[in-house]
Amino acid sequence: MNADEFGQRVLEWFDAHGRKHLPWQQNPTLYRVWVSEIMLQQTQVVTVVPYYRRFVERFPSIRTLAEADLDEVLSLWAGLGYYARARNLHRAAGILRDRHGGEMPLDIALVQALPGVGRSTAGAILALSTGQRQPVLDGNIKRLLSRFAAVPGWPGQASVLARLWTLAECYTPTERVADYTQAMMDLGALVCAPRRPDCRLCPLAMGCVAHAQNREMDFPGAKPRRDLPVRATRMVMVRLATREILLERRPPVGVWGGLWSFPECPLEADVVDWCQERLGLRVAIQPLWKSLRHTFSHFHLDITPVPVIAEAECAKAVLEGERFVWYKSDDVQRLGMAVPVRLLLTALTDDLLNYEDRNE
DNA sequence: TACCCGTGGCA
DNA sequence: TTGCCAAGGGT
Repeated sequence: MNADEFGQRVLEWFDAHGRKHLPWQQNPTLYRVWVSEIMLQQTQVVTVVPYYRRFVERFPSIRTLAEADLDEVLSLWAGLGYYARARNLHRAAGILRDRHGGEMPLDIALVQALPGVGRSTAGAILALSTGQRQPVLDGNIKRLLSRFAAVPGWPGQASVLARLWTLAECYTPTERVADYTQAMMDLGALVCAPRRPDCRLCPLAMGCVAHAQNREMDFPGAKPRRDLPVRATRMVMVRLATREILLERRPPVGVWGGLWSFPECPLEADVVDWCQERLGLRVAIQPLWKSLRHTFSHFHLDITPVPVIAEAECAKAVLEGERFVWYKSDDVQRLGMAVPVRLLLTALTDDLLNYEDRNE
């Protein structure tokens, strides 16, 4: 099947079955498509939609995003995961304001130079928004092309990736590039699905090498797996008599970067001493609960909650600031707490306060 | 190159 | 319960 026929079949399928009512497909400006592409990195459409709506309503333009506080950007991102995306998006908006007149450039090299924008995202922004002929190679298209051409190997491998990019370039048409790009992602998501590809619905089945060999599930090649490492940490839940609980802003990099959580006490430290030296608080430790395991895609995190009661009345004056905050449970969303942390906080805080109630 | 970075759905 | 996967990019 040559490239012309490939594109023709994909576009015919799109006209009949493609997705045309996603929020970012309405008024698909460079800004709106950019935000959507960042949110959609490693994240499914159904998850993104509500976040996207809230985000573009609050930040309808590059300039409003650039002028916003990172805290507010993170708070709208809380629950989506991969928070570096939000930090990069905010930083890129500032770059566009300062160096590009507040506009997204049309030169793919400049787009790709923005933090958080790689080759595929840059291509998608320009192709979907302006119809510029740029190849895209997201997870859907990788899978579709891997099967169509029976490309062996795991796409994380550089040589395999290079071959897929060559195929993506080759098949990208010169007309209707936006529809074609959307169609390829839709085909990958809806027809050439990871687990149960439905080749009866596929406009490319007659040219698909994997299908001809009945080996659809052999492509793309599997990622080499290794055991997830286990990390351990200790989260100190400092409570005041007023039932307020101490949160600390996490470092800008690393897990839940820039979000708020319980202060983490090093495992080797003594909790009481650590609270005295680090927080300036005299505390009494309450009974220890069992640790809980939070599993990420790439490691296990064993968290030991350590509830303590702080005695110092001067605590608020000492700690109030950019780095620490005393909160009552309603403030969590405002602070930009990641969902698992919020659930963690809610559950643990409830337990903590119940414990207090039981002992009053 | 090999990690690092989240969360929800699914079998 | 567990592992796998999803519109990737940064370091």
